Amino acid sequence: MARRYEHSQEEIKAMVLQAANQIIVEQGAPALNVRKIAKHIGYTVGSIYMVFENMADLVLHVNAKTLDEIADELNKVEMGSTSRDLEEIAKAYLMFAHLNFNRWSMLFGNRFVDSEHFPDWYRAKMNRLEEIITKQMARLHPQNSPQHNQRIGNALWGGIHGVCLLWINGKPDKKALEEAQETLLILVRTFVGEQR
Amino acid sequence: MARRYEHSQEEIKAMVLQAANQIIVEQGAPALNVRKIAKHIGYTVGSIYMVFENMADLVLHVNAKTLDEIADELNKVEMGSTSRDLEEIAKAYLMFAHLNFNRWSMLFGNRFVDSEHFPDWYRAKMNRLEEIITKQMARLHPQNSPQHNQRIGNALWGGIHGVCLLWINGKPDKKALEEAQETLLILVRTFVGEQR
DNA sequence: ACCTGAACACCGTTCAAGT
DNA sequence: ACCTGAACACCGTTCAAGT
Repeated sequence: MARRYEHSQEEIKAMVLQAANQIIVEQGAPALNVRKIAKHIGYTVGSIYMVFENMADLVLHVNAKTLDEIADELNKVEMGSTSRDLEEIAKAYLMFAHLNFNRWSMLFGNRFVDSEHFPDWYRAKMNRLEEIITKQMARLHPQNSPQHNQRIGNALWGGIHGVCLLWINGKPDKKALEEAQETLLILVRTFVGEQR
Repeated sequence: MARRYEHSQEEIKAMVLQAANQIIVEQGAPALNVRKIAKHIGYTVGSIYMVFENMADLVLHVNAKTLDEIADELNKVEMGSTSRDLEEIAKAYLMFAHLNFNRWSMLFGNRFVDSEHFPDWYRAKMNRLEEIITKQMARLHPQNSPQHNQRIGNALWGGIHGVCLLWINGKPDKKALEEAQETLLILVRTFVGEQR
């Protein structure tokens, strides 16, 4: 054993991320550990530490991919009226959380994840999501300063995210999902000014 | 050793909770573990499993106390205009999170905490917080059905909580705290209908 | 009945040793 | 240079044994 040279470091890195992702999806975030990843890719634990600093670093990269997918999903919403776009974006976020529950949970649970030490490149990915909302706010209130629209955008984005979180904490069955969606629509419409 | 009878089960339970709380406050949520609690109260690990099912159960009770304190804090807000009350409640929630950061983090991180298995008595405590907002909504829109006001209340409560969470994820320094507070005010005012 | 503490089955991480 | 796998220092949890 040792000295296999079957895969490049980059290939191993990709295999590790793929395996980690699969374990999270299939068995849930708490089931993830180094030994399981190693077994999954046919290497030993030591190899994983060749390509990632530690589990926190590894999970950060898994989460980065999830954040990218969320951004892609939200950006898929086709341009219509601002009001409609915001509703669709909010629904798309909830839908992603619903369809990718385990991966979405991994983003905010603090297993391996320490928001105090997020690197800048990771923070930038989180900001991208906020900006999607902020951009819509600039479209809705062109007379406002960019700073003010950013504040409003953050308020709405925080709200969308927060409503989705409350939905998890209250046992995410089908009825709760519909309620969460209705709550999101109320939230968005309140911001757009179509109250009632 | 063994057979000490120095404290009743109830006393030990209280000591465990007090010690756990102190460790979380002083060393942060990740530093909490059974052996440390045991050492802290002068018993061995086995004793802790006499009074709590497991660490999840123990942390649930620590968090329950935190939820009660938050509810007390929010209920301290004196009755004024609905608009003012909601602003004060939102600020009080942020302030609690700021002043009790480690304990507040423990509520939502998934170390030992599994929202899928929250017992009903614990869920009730979470709902109490939602109801504080919902009650204000009923005051603001007496013409609405209770169901609709609950939805609006959930949207706002989700928003308040979500904005506070975004504030953590973006490194919670003093400037970020002020920004979070301003964002909260925008959120509340949007719901009250004082937009700009 | 209460409490101990060794034991078990796990963790993440490191690093001397092999090729 | 790449990779192994044993070793280390931790975890949460259990339970036979003591008083």
